[in-house]
Amino acid sequence: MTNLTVAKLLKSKPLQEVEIKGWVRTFRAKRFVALNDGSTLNNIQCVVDFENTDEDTLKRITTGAAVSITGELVESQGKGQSVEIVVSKLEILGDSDPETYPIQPKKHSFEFLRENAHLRTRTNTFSAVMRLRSSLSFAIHKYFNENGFNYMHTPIITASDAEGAGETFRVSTLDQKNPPLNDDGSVNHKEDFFGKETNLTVSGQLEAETFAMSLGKVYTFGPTFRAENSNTSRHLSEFWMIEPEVAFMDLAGNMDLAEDFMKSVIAYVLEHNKEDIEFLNDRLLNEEKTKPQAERSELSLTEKLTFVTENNFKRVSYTEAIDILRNSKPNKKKKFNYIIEEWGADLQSEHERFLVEKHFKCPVILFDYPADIKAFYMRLNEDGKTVRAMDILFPGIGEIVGGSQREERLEVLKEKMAALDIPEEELWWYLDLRKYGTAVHSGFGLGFERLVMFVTGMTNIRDVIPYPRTPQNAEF
RNA sequence: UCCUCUUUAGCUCAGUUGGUUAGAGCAUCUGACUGUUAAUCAGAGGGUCCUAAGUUCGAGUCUUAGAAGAGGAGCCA
Repeated sequence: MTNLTVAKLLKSKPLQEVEIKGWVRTFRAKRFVALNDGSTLNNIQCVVDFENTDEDTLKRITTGAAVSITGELVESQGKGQSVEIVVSKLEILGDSDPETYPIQPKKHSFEFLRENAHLRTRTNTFSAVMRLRSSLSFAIHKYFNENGFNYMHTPIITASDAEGAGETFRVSTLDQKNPPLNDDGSVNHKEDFFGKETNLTVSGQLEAETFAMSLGKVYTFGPTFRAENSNTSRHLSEFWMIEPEVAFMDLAGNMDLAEDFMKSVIAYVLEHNKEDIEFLNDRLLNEEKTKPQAERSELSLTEKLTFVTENNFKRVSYTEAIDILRNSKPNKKKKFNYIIEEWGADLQSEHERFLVEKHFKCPVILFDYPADIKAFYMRLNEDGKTVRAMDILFPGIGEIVGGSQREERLEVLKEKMAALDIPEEELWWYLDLRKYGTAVHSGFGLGFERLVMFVTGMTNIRDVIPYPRTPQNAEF
């Protein structure tokens, strides 16, 4: 393996002899190869002496072919690039039949590229998106590492479905056609691989709480699975989630952490992935031009990102938000599909969008939600009606973070579980945390793909994960 | 799961009121040209009009059912 990359060559001064391998993006005028190796968005131009190269080799320089090029790095004679390689030796490593190669040097629709997801990272947009995904993932680990968090691997296969975060995928090795049955005709899971009913995890939160109550500050970053039949541009059946959990931290601290975290990782990619963000910014600007004036967004991608890093998130209680919504124009003129009347109503995405995009025009943290519309483990406030939950809403994305201070009082937690028919036997270990050395603690969950969407400006979640799993689709 | 829209060449799309041999741009191939930047010019090949059934003398076009894709809603991250 050589350390030489196109990214390094493009920043280099002239060099006597260089060898570089990559894939042909275009071959113009039998002379100019645009070569890309994935290290950067940009191609390096390689100038072929076509008069002294045999015809067979020239014909095999086609879009998508893998080649090895040796030559001299010189200042470019033409405009459009500062340096180029004068080719002395060109070797075809892998041919690419132009009759059948699906990625043409032209614009493709994202729908078409999704069907060719194994090749779509050979385009500028998807290589930029996936480099950003990788960079963001690193920024997340870096942030937690520098702030004293321990990285925890929570189990993928779990037995409890107690959280009720949606439909789960069952994990079983029983014979599907002829499973062992109980006397009452139900499937006997005692004979299953784990001796009980198991499923793919919907969240690592409950396990993360156990580590928070011993290691103090922990986070998980791994795949989660939901078998919901959701067909939207914001949902996946398999997605990656980041879940920090911190002992002795209350809801206010949780909001501080979430805001600082979001600002920090976005600032990281703004600094380290300038080229890719600029490219995606320009791509969006061009796309916006095709829309009518009224539908265009006020801020460009880079402006939106710097806006997040430089402004404080607006913190608003659920009760205040209901007042704002109740007195808002769309509510009075009945423009909302769901009219806000009573305290206690769940907010719909149209309401969240109104608050973020029209009213406050910045990221918003909503907190202290009615207990009835939130999960059982959230800390009940002294008013007995609300819980210490918080959601962060981002423009264009909606809910990106959901978190809470956890209920640390054993008796209150037991009452909540009883009210919701959650059997204590299933979560005995979770209750133990409240029996032995219980303490205030908090955490949140962040959908990684939604963060990648925000940072790249992509509008379909299937375009920010390598191989999306959605209902009726598990190709690749 | 619900609502709406879409499905015609490798890709993006047009196709009139149901009427002869289904078109364009790009891509591909052949030739010309050669310091190009989505190169240019000339020519050629390329179609199970998503599937099935129906109406009709005749269906890419109309009807019904199904499949796939997209957008929105719900659920959520």
